[in-house]
Amino acid sequence: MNEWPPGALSFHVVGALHAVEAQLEAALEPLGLSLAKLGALAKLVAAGEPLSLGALAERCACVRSNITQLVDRLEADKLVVRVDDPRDRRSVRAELTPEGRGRHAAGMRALEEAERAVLSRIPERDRDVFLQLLQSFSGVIAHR
Amino acid sequence: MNEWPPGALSFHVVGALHAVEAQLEAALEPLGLSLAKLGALAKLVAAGEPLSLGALAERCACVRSNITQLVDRLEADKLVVRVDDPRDRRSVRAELTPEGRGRHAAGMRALEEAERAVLSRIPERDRDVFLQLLQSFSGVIAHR
DNA sequence: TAAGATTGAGATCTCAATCTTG
DNA sequence: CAAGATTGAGATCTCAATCTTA
Repeated sequence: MNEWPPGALSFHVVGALHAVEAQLEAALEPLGLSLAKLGALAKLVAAGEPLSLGALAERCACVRSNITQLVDRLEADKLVVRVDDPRDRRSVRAELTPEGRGRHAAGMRALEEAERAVLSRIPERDRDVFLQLLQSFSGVIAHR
Repeated sequence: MNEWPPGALSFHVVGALHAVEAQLEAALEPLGLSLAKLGALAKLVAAGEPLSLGALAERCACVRSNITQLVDRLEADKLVVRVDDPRDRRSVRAELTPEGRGRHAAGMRALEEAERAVLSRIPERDRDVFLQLLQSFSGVIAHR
C-alpha cells in the first residue's frame, strides 16, 4: 500500500495539508481575516474575558513575540484593544471589541463552510478514520 | 465519532500540520536545512539537470518570487549556483553544487528518520487508511 | 505585448536580546 | 533574579509592480 519512496511521504503530507490550509485561508480572506487572526479571536471568545498576551500565546501554542505582533495587527483592524492590568503592571491584556465579536462570528461561519467543502473531498467511509487520525496527532501537538 | 464543534476541526487540522512540520523542520535544522530548502534540492536532484527558476517554482507549487529568494539563500549556503541560459537570456537556471548533492542526501536520511518517528505515532491499523487519505488530498493539491 | 526574474511591501512565524516591573 | 512584553533580525510565503529579453 505504501509505495512512496521514503522521505517523499513527508513532502506529500506537508503539501496536502498546506493545500487545505490555503483553502481555509482563502475562505477567510474576503472578511479581512486569517486563520491566525481568527484563532486568536476564538481564544478570546472562549475565555469570556480579556486575556494577557502570555496566556493568549499559550492557548495559541506559539511564542510570545508572535502574539505581540498578531495583536498589533488585530488592534490595527480594531478587532481587539490592549488594556492595562491594574493588578500586574507588567501585564497587558487583549480585549475583544464589539466589531471583534462580530467578525469572529462571521469568520467561524465562513470557516465551517470551507471545512465542509474540504471534508466532502474525503471518501465517506474514510471520514471517521480521518477524524481519529487527528486525535492521534493531538498527542504530537501536546508534545511541543 | 465527530464530536468536534464545527469550525474547530479546521484548527485541529492546521494545528496537527504545524506540529508535524515542526518535528520535520527540527530534524533538518542541525544540517542547516529546512523543508523548503530540501524540497528545492530534491526537485533539482530528480530533474538530473539545472532547472530554470520558473520550472523550479512550478515543481515546488509556489510563486516565482518565492523561488528567487529561496535560491538566494541556497546560493548563500553554496548548495546551488545560478547559471545563465545561453538559449534564452531571460532565463536563469539553478544548478546543484557537489556540496548541494551531499547535503540533499544527508537531509533525506534525516527526513526519513523523522518520518518514521511521526508515522509510529499513528495506530498500526490506521496507517494504510492514512496513506490512502493522502491520495484523496492529492486531488486538493491539483486543484490549486 | 508575453515571459522570466527580481524587487518591495507585508503576513506569519521563530529566536535572541532588551526593558520594565515583581 | 523571574516574568511579561516588546524589539530586531531573519526564514518562509504571497501579491503587485518593474525590468529585461523574446
